[in-house]
Amino acid sequence: MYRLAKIGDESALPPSCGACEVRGSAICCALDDSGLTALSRLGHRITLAAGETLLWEGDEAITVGNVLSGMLKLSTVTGDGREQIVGVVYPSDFIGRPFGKESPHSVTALTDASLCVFGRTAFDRFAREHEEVGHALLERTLAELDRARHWMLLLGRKSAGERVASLIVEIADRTGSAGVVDLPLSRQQMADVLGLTIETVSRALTRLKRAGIISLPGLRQLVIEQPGQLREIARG
Amino acid sequence: MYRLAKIGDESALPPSCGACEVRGSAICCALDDSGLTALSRLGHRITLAAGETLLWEGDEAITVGNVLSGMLKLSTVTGDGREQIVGVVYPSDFIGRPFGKESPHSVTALTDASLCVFGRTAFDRFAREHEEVGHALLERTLAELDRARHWMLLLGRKSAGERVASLIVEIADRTGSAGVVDLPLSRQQMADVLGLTIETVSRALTRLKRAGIISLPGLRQLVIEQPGQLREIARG
DNA sequence: CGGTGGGTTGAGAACTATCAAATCGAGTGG
DNA sequence: CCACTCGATTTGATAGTTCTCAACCCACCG
Repeated sequence: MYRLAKIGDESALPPSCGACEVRGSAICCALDDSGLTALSRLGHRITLAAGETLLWEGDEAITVGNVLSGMLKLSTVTGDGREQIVGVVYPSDFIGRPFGKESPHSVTALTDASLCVFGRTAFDRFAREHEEVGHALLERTLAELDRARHWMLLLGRKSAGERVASLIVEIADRTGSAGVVDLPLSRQQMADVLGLTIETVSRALTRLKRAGIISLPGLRQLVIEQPGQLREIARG
Repeated sequence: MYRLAKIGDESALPPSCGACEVRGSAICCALDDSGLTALSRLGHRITLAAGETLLWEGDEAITVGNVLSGMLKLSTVTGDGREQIVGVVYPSDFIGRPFGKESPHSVTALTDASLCVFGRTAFDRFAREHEEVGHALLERTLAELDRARHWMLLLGRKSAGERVASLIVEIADRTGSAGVVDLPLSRQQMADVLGLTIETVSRALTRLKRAGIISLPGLRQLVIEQPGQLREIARG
């Protein structure tokens, strides 16, 4: 009985949402079943190959959505093409610029990724009508703003070594990995996040390795040998 | 008759809001009269002298509010005390961290300032009950996030000269001044916004002056002689 | 008139970027 | 299984920018 009821509840959801990878952690988890059904009618799933760009900086902000799997970068460029990554988004994060005309940055897949996307104007209307969504969006945006401002301290005031240590700590925290960290970024991407060059990132890593604070078993793998020391350096 | 009615409408507002400096541009302008009356009961005016700090980074986020007059800085520091200004707020801007336990940055008056402040928990409750306020807050937060990310490009990728030019352009745009710009920041504060030292800021300014792009009639006054050139440099 | 605080200028040190070369690793074909 | 190749990474040498420390200037004030 109990089990049947549960199954019954689940099947009441739109099929795409019932099996959603990020159900319960994305913005939609603020909605009840009827709201979810309404929202699901506005959206659809898309996939991106690593390197594909969903939105270009300055273009019309036509899509918003949730990341289901994979990782994406948010980036801007100077007039002569120098790039800065201004955010990295993980599954269950929200992307796009609701209530805005143009996209303030490019959104590009770092890995193969799948998303659940909505037309922006339709989503805007939905968010106005469903205050739970508006509020969930607000909480996320406030948290993102905190994170962005915290990163400004790194970009404005920390040395290369401190920046690299901070990034490792951030990735470890965000992915919940204790000792072994799988790096989701190439050296070039690390450089673009940290406002450095690839060579400087590489040198900072080897210095941390020589100091015995980390080890590098593979290009995309890293072991934090002395978490305390690493955090101390990251603090600046 | 018409005039009397109008006066009648106005006097229905809480007296403090009726005479508010930023009425019509602060977050409260999303509210109708009854909402405004309810909100006004939660808040009160305070004044800060230049240099006074309202909220400290890491402390409990007990206050939120609107800036009525003056300017404030939002700042964070590294473990060893290097400071980065992560935001400058003007009249009608919102300050504080709604829906958060601790303040992510310090809030300090740059000039003498007056604010309309609310207890955070009371304001949070109010914002949940009045979706207009929640939505206004969301729009502001999204705009702040755009601005913060845009500044990350400056901090991560622009040279000292480009940073100083960008700051001048930003201040000119934000204060709506065309030729003559009154600098709201000291050289040290400019340095703290730009992630530079005071000496580097000074040198960048004299280089712009020698190039005939700006002139400096006073320490806190600046004339943009060649707006096009300045913007070109600022683009990076 | 000396002191004070903010700002500018100068010289040298430190850090990071740039350019170039060497190395590593994964995938490929023999 | 091994040599080969291509792209990514590391390492080295050097140049350029920014920081640091110090001196100096200037307006303001008691």
